[in-house]
Amino acid sequence: MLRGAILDGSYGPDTALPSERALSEELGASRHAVREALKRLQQAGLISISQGGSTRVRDWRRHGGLDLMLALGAEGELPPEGLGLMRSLFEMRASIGADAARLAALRADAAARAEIEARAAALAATGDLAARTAIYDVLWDRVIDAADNLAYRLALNTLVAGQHVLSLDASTVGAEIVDGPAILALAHAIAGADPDRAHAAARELLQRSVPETTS
Amino acid sequence: MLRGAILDGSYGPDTALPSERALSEELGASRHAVREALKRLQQAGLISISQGGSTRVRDWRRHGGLDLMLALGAEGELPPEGLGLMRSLFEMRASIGADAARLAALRADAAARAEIEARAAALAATGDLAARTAIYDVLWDRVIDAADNLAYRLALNTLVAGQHVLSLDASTVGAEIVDGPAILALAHAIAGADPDRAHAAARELLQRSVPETTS
DNA sequence: TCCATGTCACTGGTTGGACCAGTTGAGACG
DNA sequence: CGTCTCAACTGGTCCAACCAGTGACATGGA
Repeated sequence: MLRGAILDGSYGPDTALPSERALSEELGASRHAVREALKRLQQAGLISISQGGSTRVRDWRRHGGLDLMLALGAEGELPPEGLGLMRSLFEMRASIGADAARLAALRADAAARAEIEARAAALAATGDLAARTAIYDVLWDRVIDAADNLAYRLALNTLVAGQHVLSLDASTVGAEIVDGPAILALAHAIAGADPDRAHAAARELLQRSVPETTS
Repeated sequence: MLRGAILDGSYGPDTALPSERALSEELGASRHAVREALKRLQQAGLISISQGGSTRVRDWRRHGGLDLMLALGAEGELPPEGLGLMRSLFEMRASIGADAARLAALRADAAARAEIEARAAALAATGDLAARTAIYDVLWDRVIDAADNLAYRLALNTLVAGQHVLSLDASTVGAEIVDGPAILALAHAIAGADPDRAHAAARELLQRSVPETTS
C-alpha cells in the first residue's frame, strides 16, 4: 500500500522521507499503522531508520532482498520491467534448479532416489495435465530436499511465490511437463548418482520456460 | 529477539502462538512492540496471522524466504546446521555467480565489458590483499549488473549480507582472490562474449570457497 | 571575528488504554 | 439431538502521552 506510493513513484535513493507523524496525517492513518509499514519496508531493505535522524530511502537495487521481487511484481509495474522480471525469475529458477539436481544426484539417500524415480514414472504414465503438474511440483520438491541446501530451498520458496504473484498458471511450464522422457531421464540421472548428467538434463528442461527476449 | 525465543526452541509447525496480549505480558513489552515483531515474522514467512483466528506457526522450510538465512545465521544456531548454512550460502553463490557470468558474456555492453576487463587487470597488478578484495567485490558487482537479472542482483544482496552476519572476512574467499590469472581469464571470457567459457571459469573460481563436508 | 557550548525543536522508540471487527465455541432453544 | 444465538475470545486500529537520541540554531567567551 504505502510501499508502492513511496518508492516506485518518486523518492529517489538517499532522499529523506517525511516524519512518521507527517505521514500518518498525510495518509489518514494512525502513526502505528505507518510505523508498522515503515518497519516492513526497513526489513525489505528499502529504507533505513535511525532514531533521532530522519528516515532515508536506500538504493533497493543494492540493499533489497530477493523477496522484493514479489513486491515489485505485485504492484502492476513498469511495462518494460514486466517481462524482464519474469525472465529474471525463470533464469534463476533454471540456474538453482539445475544445480539442485546436480547436488541431489550427489547427496540423495536411497529412499529419496527411489521416490524421485517413482514420481517421474508416475508422471510419464499420466495423461491428465493437472495431475502431471501436481506430480511435477512434488517431484521438484523432493529434488530440492535431496539437494540438502537450505538456501536453495528458501530461494525456491520465494520464486514459486513470485510465480503466484505474477498469476502464472501451469501452462507457463507446459514445455517441461509434456516431455515425459526428459523428466524420466533427469530422474534416472539423479537416481543413478550421475551429477553431470542430472545437471545437464535439468538445465535443458528448465531453460525451456525462460521467456525469450528480442534482444 | 522474539524470533529466536519462538521458533528455534519449541513451537513446531501449525501450533498456535499465545495471543498478542499474553505475549506482551509474558515478554514484558507493550502489545505494540509485540505486534511489530509478529508482523516482521509474518513478512519473513514464519507465522501466519488472521484476524479473529489465532496466530499460527508456519513451516519455515516450506514458506520462508531467502532472507531467513540471515535470521538463522544471526542467532548462534545449532552446531550441525552452522556448517551446512555456510555451505548452502556458498553453493548458491557459486551457482548464481556462474550463471551471472554466462549472462554477462551474452548481454554486457561495450562499456561494461571494457570496465570488467580493466578491473580484472588492475586486480592482477596489485599485491595488497585488501585492495584486491575491494576490486574483486566491485568486479563482481559489475558482472551482476551486466547480467541484467534483477533476481540475481537481489539474491546476491542477501548472500553478501549473510556473509557479514556470519562474520566472514576476506580470507574466506582468499582462494579466489589470490588467483589473478583465473580472474583475468574470466574477465576475458566475458569481454570476448564467450558465455560457455565465462560460465566454466566463474564456476571453477567460485567453487573454491565452498566449504568441504566430510560426507 | 571565530569557535565552543548549550539549548531546544525536531526525529524515531515505547507505552497504556480504549475501541472496532472478525472467529469460535459453548450454551440455549427448538 | 440438531440448530441457532451470543458472549468471550482473537487480531486490527486508533488516540494521547512520554522517553530518547539528533541536529541546528542562538549565545557566549576567546
